[in-house]
Amino acid sequence: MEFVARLESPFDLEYTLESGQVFRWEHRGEWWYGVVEGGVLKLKRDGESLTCVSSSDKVDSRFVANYFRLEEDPRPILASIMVDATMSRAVHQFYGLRLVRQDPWECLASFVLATNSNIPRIKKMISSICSRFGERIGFEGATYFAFPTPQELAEASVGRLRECGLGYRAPFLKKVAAAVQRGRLHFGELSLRDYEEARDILMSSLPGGKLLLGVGPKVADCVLLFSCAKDEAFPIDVWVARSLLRFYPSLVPAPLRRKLQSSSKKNLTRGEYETLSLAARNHFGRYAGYAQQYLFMLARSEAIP
DNA sequence: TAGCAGGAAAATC
DNA sequence: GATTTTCCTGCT
Repeated sequence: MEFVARLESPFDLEYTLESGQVFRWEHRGEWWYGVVEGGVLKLKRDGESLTCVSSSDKVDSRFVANYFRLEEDPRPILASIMVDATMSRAVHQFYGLRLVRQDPWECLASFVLATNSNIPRIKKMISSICSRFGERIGFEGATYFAFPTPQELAEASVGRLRECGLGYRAPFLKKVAAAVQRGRLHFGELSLRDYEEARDILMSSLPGGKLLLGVGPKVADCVLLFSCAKDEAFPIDVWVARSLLRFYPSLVPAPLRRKLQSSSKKNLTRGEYETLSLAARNHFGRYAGYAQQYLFMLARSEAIP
């Protein structure tokens, strides 16, 4: 089916789809191709609207508006995070970058795979598990694959998962899939809770007190920001950490500053992560997540050492 | 709290 | 071609 989505506020497809929130979009010719909700969707910007062609009736204009959060006007949000010169620069440089609302299961699984990896590789791992375990979808004469369901990955053997190049991530992914499949984690509940509660649920305080292996604060923040619209979440990866060190040294406690500058070991401890994330949320306000996304883009574009 | 393993591909030298 | 880095978490 083909339809058009009206754009009434700033929206840049490339910045949004290439900002490390989502890993299944590909730019070919004048179209962006993606697989969402078990259907193929291709998109093209036409002036003040978005031309959409999808393989599934479920992927309609309402879905697209929800996925890209088109009902919200980001301008007041951007104005609220531009509290300093660096953020003003980042927002202007990547104007139109928006946060998406993707499927939480796909988001969780994707970021469990993201540990100790890089974006090209994350895309490769995800593409691999989709073609091996996901449902086949035909579209315009080509074959695509849906993101595997929790059940499909829970039933996969660790060995078969490893064949997708997942390495040590394979057992973690299987465990997370099993937890979701068994109903130990309800994504619907995350959206109802506030940020702190939702984070606790994701990070371990499940009813039985059993923790979801492979889900630490970084992964939890990514899921809450990129799929549950918890805009105060401030995930800190290596790029954002470097960005904070470079542009916001006063937000970084002196001992951590020294550690990040001197030694090559720049992975944050749990406590350091919480301290930094809280400082950033205090600095940028309730939409700190948007600031994080612009900082991520800024850091990568400038290849901060 | 600190230190380390984990595993493969990309980035860098 | 070898080494370092990579959107990190769990364990000791």
